[in-house]
Amino acid sequence: MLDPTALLKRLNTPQRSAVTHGEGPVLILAGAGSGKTRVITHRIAWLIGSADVSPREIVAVTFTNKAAAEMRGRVEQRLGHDISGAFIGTFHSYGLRLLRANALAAGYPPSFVIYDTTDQRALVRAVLKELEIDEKAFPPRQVLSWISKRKNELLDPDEAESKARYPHEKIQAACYRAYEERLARCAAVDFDDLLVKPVRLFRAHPEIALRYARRTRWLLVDEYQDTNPIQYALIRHLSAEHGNVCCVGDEDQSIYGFRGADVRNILDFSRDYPQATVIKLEQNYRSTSRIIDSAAAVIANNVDRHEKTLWTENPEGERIVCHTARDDREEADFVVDGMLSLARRTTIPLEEMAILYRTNATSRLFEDRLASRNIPYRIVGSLRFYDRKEIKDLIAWLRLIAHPGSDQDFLRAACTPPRGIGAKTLQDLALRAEALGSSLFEATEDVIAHPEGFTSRAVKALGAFRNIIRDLAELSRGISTTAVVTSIMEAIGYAAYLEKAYPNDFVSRVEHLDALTSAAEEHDEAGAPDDVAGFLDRISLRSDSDDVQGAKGPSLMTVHAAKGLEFDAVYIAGVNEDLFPHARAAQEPDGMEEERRLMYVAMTRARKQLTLSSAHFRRQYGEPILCHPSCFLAEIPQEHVELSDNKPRAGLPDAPVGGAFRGWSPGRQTSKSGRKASPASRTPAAGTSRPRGELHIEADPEAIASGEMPFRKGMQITHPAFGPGVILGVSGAGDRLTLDIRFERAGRKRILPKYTTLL
DNA sequence: ATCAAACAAATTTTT
DNA sequence: TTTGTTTGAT
Repeated sequence: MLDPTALLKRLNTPQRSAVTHGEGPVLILAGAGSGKTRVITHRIAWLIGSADVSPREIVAVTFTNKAAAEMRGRVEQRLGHDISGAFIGTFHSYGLRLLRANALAAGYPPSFVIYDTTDQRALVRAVLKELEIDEKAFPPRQVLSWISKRKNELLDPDEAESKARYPHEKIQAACYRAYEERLARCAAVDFDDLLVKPVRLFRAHPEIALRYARRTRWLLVDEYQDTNPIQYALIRHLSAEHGNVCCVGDEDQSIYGFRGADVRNILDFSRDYPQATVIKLEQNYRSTSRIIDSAAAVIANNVDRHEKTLWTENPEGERIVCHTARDDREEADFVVDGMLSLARRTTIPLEEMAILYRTNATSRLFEDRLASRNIPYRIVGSLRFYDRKEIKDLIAWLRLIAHPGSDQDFLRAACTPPRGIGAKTLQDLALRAEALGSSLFEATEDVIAHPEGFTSRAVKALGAFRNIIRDLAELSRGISTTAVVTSIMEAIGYAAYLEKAYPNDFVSRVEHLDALTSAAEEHDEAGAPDDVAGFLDRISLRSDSDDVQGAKGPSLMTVHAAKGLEFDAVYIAGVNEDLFPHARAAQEPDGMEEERRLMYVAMTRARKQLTLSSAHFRRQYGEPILCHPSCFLAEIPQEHVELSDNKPRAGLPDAPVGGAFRGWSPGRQTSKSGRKASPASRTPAAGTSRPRGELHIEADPEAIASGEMPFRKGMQITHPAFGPGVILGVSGAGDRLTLDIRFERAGRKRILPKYTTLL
């Protein structure tokens, strides 16, 4: 037993009462930067170390795997021993674990696979095709989101259909039915199922629900403001027996409404748990008072919130810099220059700076600018490790071997690498599977036995494919996951295929495969020797926020990805109307409030320095769009703001004056109705209405060819910072000559040769 | 069956 | 601007 005072020192009064709260429900309203993570980790440590609670009785749910790992690490560090008996993880991983343990009761074989968004979309497309529904009229994305909504309302296809009132809903309900049938045939679950199925299971089997509720003596929920109704239902079930539920959150940081998160969960906590204690953490330890006051002023415009006052004893700090650049390129220049000069002027290192933006697409220009100045950076999101083609290929094979009935994986594996099974064969095979009501793999067996209607060539190819699967499945029994991965690559000749298919960036792709192999090695070392299924589970639930890659430099990420993080200096980019707040969000019921919460989250990430940047014009799909300043800018108290003007940038050649936009003056913000990204706010087609040449240098192949350095596609170059790479594309000319380069080590980047010397 | 070229579509936000 | 999908030619 640890000395309790040691655990509790350096906590303020409300923090301490949150940590040492005993039995009964408690809601901790933790304002931004008020030491929320500290409170949760201290509480877990206190439960185990001082209240004599067994780790096995603790379930702590977090939002990301990274947060979970961090939490576990901190608790263990504090206690000095491991707490492996405690569950600390995401809702989804909890659901998965529960489903694996009770697969049969839930109607699945224990080896079911998890389909990610890409798989789901492919499945919907197959469904649309089968039902002969036009993809244009029913975009897979929308159908999928409709299905997801119904699932989260706990409606099965029958119920969804009877509730459907309009023809288009009836059609989507039919898709839902077919989608579920296909999932079941593949013995697969989607992300939603990981939460929905456990709740259904609990409802159908009260004895199972009781077992879990008994075991969950202490339940802690982080980021409670982002829970959706299904997660809420899970919480109710798990806390039904002991009622020791501790929810931590801040309704002002609820930013996942699009995913069904319901602010009401946190606003109504006291109604749902009448005996609940509510503790408010209002002292901010993170930011300067100017930042806190400004963020508070912005969020005060929201109606749906608990009244609370965030305050800080920290110094006033510097004013918030607001800057409007001429266009998005200059905005990127301004931000990157600002970061460099800040790093020079102060002791703040680039590692403690971040650029935050509303949409991933915004990152590109900043990446360009950083790369062209040879500044390495960390980027979160955008390209997920596990979304890469080579990784998806290998995973498809892994899953197929573990579970041959998974049709999505069958389709992918059948033609990677190409082995004589083409679209026609697969189509015929799908028909056979349809007739048999079986999976594609079973249909393959059937075709081999009864080859009518198939060419002998196709049957031969299918036979060979079947044999590879069978042999690998046989071989993989009892060997390590790493060995399975390497066996697959060998058996299907994957490296040779990559080399042939991607001669340009073959090297970096192989490196990604190496990363997959090391992940497998890690998994082998951590757990069971032949646990391929566990490996698949782990990587399926890995989010892109979980691993920040790249070693040094400033971080770039969306505001969503920045939640829970903090930096000395934060640059919020693209603070324009229609972008932040996003045009789509403004039209939804509580859209503006959620956008404002996003802005609040973004602002409160900053410790010392906050900069908001915007532009008068930005390019969208390559076309210039006239932009207005974000309405949130006006909500920041004037006395905290320092307007930064367009000062000429020292040490750098000037960007073309006026850029592509000369002659267009930024107009006044017009009426609210004219604010969506409609053609009305679009400038006339570029190129037709402006004189050429002066405004922007057209790509001139001859000029490039006759220049000193004729960069061409496919050329090998070496960059001083990123090392060797291959040119994938050339665009622009003169000062704006831009090269799209795949570096062997640093991945794909865009480089402006103007700023660097390539060899 | 496979590849290149032409064409269309896309941007919220993520487990 | 970039991405993926369809198409026609080999």
